[in-house]
Amino acid sequence: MNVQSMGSPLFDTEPTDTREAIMQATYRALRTHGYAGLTIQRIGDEFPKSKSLLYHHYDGKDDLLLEFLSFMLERFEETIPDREYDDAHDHLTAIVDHAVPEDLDPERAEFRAAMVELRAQAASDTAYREHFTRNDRFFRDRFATVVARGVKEGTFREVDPDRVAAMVLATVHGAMQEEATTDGAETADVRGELRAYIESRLLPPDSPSGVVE
Amino acid sequence: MNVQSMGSPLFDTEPTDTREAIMQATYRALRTHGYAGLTIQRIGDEFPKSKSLLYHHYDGKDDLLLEFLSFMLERFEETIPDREYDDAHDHLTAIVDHAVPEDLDPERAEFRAAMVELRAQAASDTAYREHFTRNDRFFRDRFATVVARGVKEGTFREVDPDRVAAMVLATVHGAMQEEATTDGAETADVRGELRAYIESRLLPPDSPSGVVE
DNA sequence: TCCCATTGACTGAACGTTCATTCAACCCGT
DNA sequence: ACGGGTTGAATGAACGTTCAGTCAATGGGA
Repeated sequence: MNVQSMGSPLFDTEPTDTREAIMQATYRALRTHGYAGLTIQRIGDEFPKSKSLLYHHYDGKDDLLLEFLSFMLERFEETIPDREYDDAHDHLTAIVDHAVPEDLDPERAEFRAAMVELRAQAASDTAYREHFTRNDRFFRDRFATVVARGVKEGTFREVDPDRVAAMVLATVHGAMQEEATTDGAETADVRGELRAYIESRLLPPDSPSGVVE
Repeated sequence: MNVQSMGSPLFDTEPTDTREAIMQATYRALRTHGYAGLTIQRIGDEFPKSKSLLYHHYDGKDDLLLEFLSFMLERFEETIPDREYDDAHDHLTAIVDHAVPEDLDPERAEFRAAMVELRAQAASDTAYREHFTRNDRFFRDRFATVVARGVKEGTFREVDPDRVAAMVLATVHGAMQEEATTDGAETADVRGELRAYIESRLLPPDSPSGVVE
């Protein structure tokens, strides 16, 4: 055990300033009480200073929550695998394995549940909707780039990269939502079948997974 | 124009009793104000009788909302295509086209948005979670049955029906969530690629879509 | 047939609590 | 002694809920 005893590497690092401390407190309050129970009071309870201080740093609840959404989306986008991969198939598989993980540690599960709760607000809140529209485009573009590379280099067949990206993103979102909102989510099945989709739909007809000619 | 001037066939039919009228009012309040803004006051405003009456018919807000969830899930499950189909491929395609529709009328879009908002509550509410766990199982079983038939009759390859069902359900959920929470959802791409998945993964290697030998 | 006791649907006013927000005052490093 | 970070107390509005009471319909006993 170190300075911090067992906590999220994303959110239990000592905050550099008060605003970051408030973001972390908001996250804790969200995970503890859910979005419906997310009040200024509860956020105030989750960090050492007074709740009045929140109004010194933010215009109000809406302002605070909107910045919190940006804070969350930044961290969400950062986690995507993006190092150099030998070929597009490896890269795409890494993305799928990361987005539909084999065994999801509780901490990441909580983070993803928080994302699902936040996203649902976008159904009735225009500002939230704009954020998630941008976020989806970000991931779709990233996925499409990988697929396009695969097509160009001959790793993949001549598919439409945007269509494939939209499909993968939707499946990933669905898996995430199911995992966050049910007890019996068949995540392993989705991951397995998503891999099978890539092989049967993207890989050239003759190559049975990773064959070099 | 008829008795009812332009409204949801699901929710603007004249309610048979007060409890059903309350369910409809709750739906209207949810769509107007979002789940976060769903209060007893607002529900009361959406139907002609007094808000006190809500407490005569339900134990309280939680009780009312839980019954509303059942009410919504029943209607959600009813809509799945289930008439007799000539073969499993037709049936599965009908399901996909229904679940990821070509042009979604605003009324169904609202209903699906409501479902997305309700589902998100399951991330922090155990009772909601149980309902959605059951609901997912319902759809997964239905899908798996269709796939299993296709495998048995030779329409499909020897895939694992449960895995395929989990994949299709996740993709459908993702498409629904994206459509409800963003402005730029690429629903057409998802539908197209989901069809392509079925063809390249489920159909026998030689048959290029719907060939009878 | 009349009357009244009983019921269930329904109402308006009120309750105590919690909500987001404000503000005068205080602390403390410069 | 100045100014930004910080505080506790206070505010009115909105929340879910309660409750005494009205009203129309029902059903026996006289």
